[in-house]
Amino acid sequence: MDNLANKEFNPLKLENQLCFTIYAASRLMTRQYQPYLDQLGITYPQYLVFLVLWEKDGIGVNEIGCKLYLNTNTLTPLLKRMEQLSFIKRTKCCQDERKVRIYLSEKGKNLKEEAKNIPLEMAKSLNCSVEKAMCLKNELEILINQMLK
Amino acid sequence: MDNLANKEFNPLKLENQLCFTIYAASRLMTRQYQPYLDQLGITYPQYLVFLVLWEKDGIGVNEIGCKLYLNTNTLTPLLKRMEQLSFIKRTKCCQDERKVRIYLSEKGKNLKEEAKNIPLEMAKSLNCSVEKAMCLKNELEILINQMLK
DNA sequence: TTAATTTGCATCGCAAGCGACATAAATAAG
DNA sequence: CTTATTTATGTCGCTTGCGATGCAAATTAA
Repeated sequence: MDNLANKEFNPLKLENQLCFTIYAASRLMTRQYQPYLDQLGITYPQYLVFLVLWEKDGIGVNEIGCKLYLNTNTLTPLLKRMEQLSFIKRTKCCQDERKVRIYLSEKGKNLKEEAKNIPLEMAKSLNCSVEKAMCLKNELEILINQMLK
Repeated sequence: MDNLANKEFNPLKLENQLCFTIYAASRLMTRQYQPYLDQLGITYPQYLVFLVLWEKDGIGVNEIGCKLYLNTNTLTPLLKRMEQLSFIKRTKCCQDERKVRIYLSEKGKNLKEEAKNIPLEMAKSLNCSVEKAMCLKNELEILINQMLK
């Protein structure tokens, strides 16, 4: 980039921060989803929990946390709210009384059908092809894997 | 990608979500900064405010908000905490009594020196060259600009 | 000049996130 | 068998983020 070649690179400039760009993109992305999620009556983190449960129902709190990189101190209250809204059911596991299994209710299962068009509508509104999105996703995953080390 | 060509693409799979990857990257990035910011006694959003103020001191709440895409209902409490920690001073503007100008204190100015190595140390710990980071940043900015429309 | 509108900041309430810590069940060590 | 440790989840307190709303100063319209 001309930027790097010609002028001195100032590492403390906001415009040179990858971290801020990711932070801003994340918040704006949540905002972008909101009108769609409002229709379903759920929040963005709740949507992520649904994505996990729609793939695999009846898993534990910790397993959800592993997939979303969230700890139980975040998930427990979140799941309780989802239970309040009768999207899920939290049940103690018989074999291991410590574990709490999370099961989708009918209402929670039915939401999948209503949500199924959201990703492609989002891609459209972002003017981003699936290929381009997956490419960007892969680059970010390299970063994520570095941070998980 | 083989992925796209060979199997059916399931848009509701967590692993196919760009949005989740950005969300995860953002939280992990904040976590990655934390040991460095802890040493300075500041949080990540406060660090972003510092980046803005180190570039231009004495600006209004709204101007900070424009740069960080944050509204006053987030910034006002955040700035009050920063004032409590005596990093900044909030002063009513003479010409326009509605405006509150934010000025760095000596303590706030001195922090810049202590922070100056953070970006490059982060890049190192992320195993990410400046060029690669700026490239990824540019791609994310295209997305951001779409979302700001 | 007076009234209506806009602008800049703030307050309130709520949902995340997360560090620090608590608790009970399961497991391992003695 | 009893004690120590680990595991799975939960509570508490704090900072963000943000929608809805409030409010006073500034600006515009009438």
